[in-house]
Amino acid sequence: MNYWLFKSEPESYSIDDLANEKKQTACWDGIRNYQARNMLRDDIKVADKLFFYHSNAKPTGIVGVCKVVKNAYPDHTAFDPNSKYFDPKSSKENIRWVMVDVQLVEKFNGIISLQQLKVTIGLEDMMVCRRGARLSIQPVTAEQWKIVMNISKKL
DNA sequence: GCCAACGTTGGC
DNA sequence: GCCAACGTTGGC
Repeated sequence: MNYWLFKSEPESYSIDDLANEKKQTACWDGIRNYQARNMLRDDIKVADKLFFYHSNAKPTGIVGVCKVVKNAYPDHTAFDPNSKYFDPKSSKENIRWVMVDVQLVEKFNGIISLQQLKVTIGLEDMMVCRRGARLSIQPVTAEQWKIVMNISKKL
């Protein structure tokens, strides 16, 4: 099992939106970056866990935990001309973008801000703490996962 | 709203 | 295949 961090702008989709979904489950659509796509397709599997991260927010940070409940499958928004994620170069014969389904496991009692992550011993190398880590899906090590979960229990 | 850091595109 | 121009992300 592997650990990840998924970013979402809460204005477009927040952890509360996920909490309000049927079965608290949703498809994570709209990933349009090849590196992130490759991780979704090749590495992110059912039962993997991920941090739900609010980007472009006040404050920005980790707000909860989800698990993967469905392996990668075609992202249908790429075929929909009315979607902002529409990709004319993608087709059902030539699948370019995929997504997984995630289910909410736990919403933290607060947020672990990026500021806090950055000053936490042991998280120096966490991708989200580093400058220019713009990837919307990032791997998290087991050790980093443990440290963040410990912080979350004190919120 | 600014801007640094990337990623993508397309002409050559 | 190079690289300049352009677009996007996302913290601040």
